[in-house]
Amino acid sequence: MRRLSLYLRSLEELERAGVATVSSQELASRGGTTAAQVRKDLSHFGSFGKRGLGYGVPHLAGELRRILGLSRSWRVALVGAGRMGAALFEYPNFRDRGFRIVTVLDQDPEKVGKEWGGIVIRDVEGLESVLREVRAEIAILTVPGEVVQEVVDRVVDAGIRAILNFAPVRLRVPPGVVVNDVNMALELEALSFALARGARGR
Amino acid sequence: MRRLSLYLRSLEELERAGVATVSSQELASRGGTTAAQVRKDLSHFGSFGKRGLGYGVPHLAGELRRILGLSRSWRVALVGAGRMGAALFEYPNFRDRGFRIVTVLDQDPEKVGKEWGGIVIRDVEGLESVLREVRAEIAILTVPGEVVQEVVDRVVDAGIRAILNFAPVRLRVPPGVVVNDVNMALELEALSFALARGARGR
DNA sequence: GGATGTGAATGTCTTCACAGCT
DNA sequence: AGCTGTGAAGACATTCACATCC
Repeated sequence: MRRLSLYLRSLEELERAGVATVSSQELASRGGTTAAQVRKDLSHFGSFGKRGLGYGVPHLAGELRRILGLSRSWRVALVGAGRMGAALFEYPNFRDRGFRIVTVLDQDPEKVGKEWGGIVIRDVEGLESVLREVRAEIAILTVPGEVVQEVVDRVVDAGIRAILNFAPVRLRVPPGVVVNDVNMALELEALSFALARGARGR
Repeated sequence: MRRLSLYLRSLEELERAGVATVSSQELASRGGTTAAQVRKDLSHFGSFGKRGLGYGVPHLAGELRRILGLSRSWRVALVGAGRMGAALFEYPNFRDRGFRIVTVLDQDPEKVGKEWGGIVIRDVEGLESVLREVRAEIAILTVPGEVVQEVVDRVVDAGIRAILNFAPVRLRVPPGVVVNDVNMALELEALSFALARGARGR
């Protein structure tokens, strides 16, 4: 299902290029997979293509947006206004995909009150009320690992049910709350592993 | 094999706490998996435990570092000195794990020549010679998607065999070069998918 | 007794191959 | 003829269960 996102990206390119129809073969080569895989993936959610023809580009794009929940926009809270928070705040792909950062919070009194592109950084002290006030649905956490579990407990209390976590810590959340981890050190380690393996065996 | 990284993290905590020995059960609960899984994972690379006792914490940590290629340090080049590049440059977990950023490059003349923590930002113009000069082994790319393929071709020319890519673009590289993608928009979309799914079915 | 290491069983994901529309 | 949708086969990963050793 993360392949669906990749297919959608390809479809949007094709849409911009004005292409009307696309085959599973074409989507596969763009997405780095096989034609059979594309068809299986899509058929799991419905029957979107026409035999002998392929998939209608705008139609399939629409279906994928619906499936992925991207046909609407989401209200996102960013907790942690450090360097990583700043980078994510400016990340253009978020806004383009309907993820709107509606509030930024930090613990540092130096940062609280400052403005980022029209949004005032608020004190993490009042996290629960702020998150309710702005009706945030998703939280992005770029806070230090030592405090992230505490922040998680509080955003969950505030009604958040989806969390994108950048701290290299395993979070505990109640059932019904989804967590997604981005662990960049781990990604580098995967490269280190591949290089070390390549130098030794094979 | 990315579970190995998680085990190593747990082991380092235990090491700091002065724990001498650990069971697969304990490692499993910390890593969010099962005891059988831990044993299978480890046994794939060797026989590191003692029956009836468990695994020696320092010994297993050492073995994992060796397997993951973390018993040495790696020379990393950072291409793209934007906000994301700045965030990664300061990311403490990289240095702690032996990933040393030895050079930073950017295309913007405004940035070239500036210093980041003692490292002078260099012009991407001379990328090949700079990367050879500093003997970089891994490249982290935080450049715009429109130019990333060109940069990839050049870092590969310069002898780089491992790339961490932050652009939401599928890279083409010759065999023998490893690429790892970090796609943050995609991570948010996974949350959107889960929320949309939760609201509909189940 | 207690915990590992590992074949066997189970489950999940991917690929194959082809019937069935257009 | 061309390309989808899908059961069947195959590959891969996880879990079970137990013999083996400390």
